[in-house]
Amino acid sequence: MITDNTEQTTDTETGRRQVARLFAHLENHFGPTGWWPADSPFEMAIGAILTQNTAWTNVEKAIAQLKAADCMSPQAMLDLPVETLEAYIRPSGFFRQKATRLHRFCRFLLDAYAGDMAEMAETPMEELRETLLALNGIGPETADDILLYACGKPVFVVDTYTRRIFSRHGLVPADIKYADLQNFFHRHLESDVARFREFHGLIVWTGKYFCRKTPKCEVCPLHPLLETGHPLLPD
DNA sequence: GACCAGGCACATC
DNA sequence: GATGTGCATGGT
Repeated sequence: MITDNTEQTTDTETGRRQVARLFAHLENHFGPTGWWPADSPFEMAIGAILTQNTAWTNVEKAIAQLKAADCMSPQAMLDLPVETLEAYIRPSGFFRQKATRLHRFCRFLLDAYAGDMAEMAETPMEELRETLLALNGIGPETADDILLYACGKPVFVVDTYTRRIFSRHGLVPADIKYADLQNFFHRHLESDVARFREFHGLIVWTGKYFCRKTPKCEVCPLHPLLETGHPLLPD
């Protein structure tokens, strides 16, 4: 089992095969997910903030209201009184926190990049990640969502589903840290934006339909892998 | 009506 | 550094 990013274990090749096998099963089951659903990079960033600890179905309602009000742009969103923005995103929960976070991101985008997501995407990945993480309300997952989907940077997104699926399959410890789990994927997958996007989409779908807190293992497409066992599993 | 959902910041030890 | 808590709506 791989537990950290400091010790390069000797089973990396085995690990690569196992991770590839797991994703192959998901691709075979679901087909292309086309994740992330959005009409623009800006909308992806907004969705990344709105989906924090929230079911996507609730985020969809909030995004639909923002679009209906024609404020899916940094300036238009910033021009909204915070109470109005709160009302639009209310279905996504935590609406007071998230309204503040959305306004803060819009302010940053306008100040640093004239409101242009494409200009933001030209920033080197590590530098941009640090800048995003410095914004109050943007943590590792939200930052990586924005980097991978809105900016096209080759970074693997880790979320609750990722940790749950891979720990239940014995490939990582259940309490693995975000950075260590992300590094696990960076070591076991070829760095490729399109693949990283699709793999995350497959994880979201698996988590949504099967690998929930109360799992449905018996009907999960990954169940055959559990039955045959993973070579990475300790004896 | 209880439980759960793709985080994050902050307080406390 | 680890752990606990508040934030809030909507689906099952």
